[in-house]
Amino acid sequence: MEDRYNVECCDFIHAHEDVVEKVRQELPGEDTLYDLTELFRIFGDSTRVRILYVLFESEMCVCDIAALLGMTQSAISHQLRALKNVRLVKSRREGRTVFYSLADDHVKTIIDQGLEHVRE
Amino acid sequence: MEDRYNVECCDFIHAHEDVVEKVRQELPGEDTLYDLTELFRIFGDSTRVRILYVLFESEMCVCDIAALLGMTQSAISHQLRALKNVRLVKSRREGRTVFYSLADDHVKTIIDQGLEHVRE
DNA sequence: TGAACATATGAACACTCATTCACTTGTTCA
DNA sequence: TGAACAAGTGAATGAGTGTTCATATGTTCA
Repeated sequence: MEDRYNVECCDFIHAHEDVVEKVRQELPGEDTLYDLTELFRIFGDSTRVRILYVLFESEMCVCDIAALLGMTQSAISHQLRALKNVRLVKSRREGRTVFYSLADDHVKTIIDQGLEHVRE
Repeated sequence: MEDRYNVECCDFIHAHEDVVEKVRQELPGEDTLYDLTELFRIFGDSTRVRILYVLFESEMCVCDIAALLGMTQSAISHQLRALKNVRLVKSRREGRTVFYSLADDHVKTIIDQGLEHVRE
């Protein structure tokens, strides 16, 4: 058993070597892991999830989202940028107002899966 | 148009009133929203996701997970507690060692959905 | 052009969180 | 029982994050 995995706890790895090897193969690369956790981090804030719920119903301008959720326009705008960065929402300008909408259908699926787990 | 949603941004809500009403009905309650975002917050850390990937392969003791991921036993133990709090993993003691495993199949589904989105 | 409106943004602040360190708890076995 | 091992935990710390505030950008219309 190689000891390069052995940091400071037990004297040797108990798991079978083939399991260890399999895990190493299945683990996503650093970049994928970063993108993945960043995506979930976005879902980990109630303001952002509430914004997504609003957009489930209809595209909407920043101002209306802010009014609907009882938050400042600035706060919503910041969060919309975060949602846009991970391509969960897209925007469309019409005159002075910018309309935001869901980028694709993954959003609802992911949230539904989460809800299913939370509700047991 | 009522102004109880109107905080400080636009003078009135542009969205149709039926949409506004629908959104208010669909929005999860405060408790559900809290549980949901807490669940996703748990997925929003690369150490925790890597732990879950390890457990995809096989149940494993704290020490082996730490060795496999090149982290301290303490760090892993703290994160396993977080994963246990949201019932993503469960544990089983056998003598001195404690084996952790996935609590159910939602975990893999949620992560796969995330991966699908990340990979476009 | 200039006033008014809708949105975007940078800095600051308060708050949260992941890891480390030191230590405790729980178990085995000689 | 006591030494050795595996895991759990509280406090501290450094990094990251959501909101606010002030202000900038972009658009319309008179």
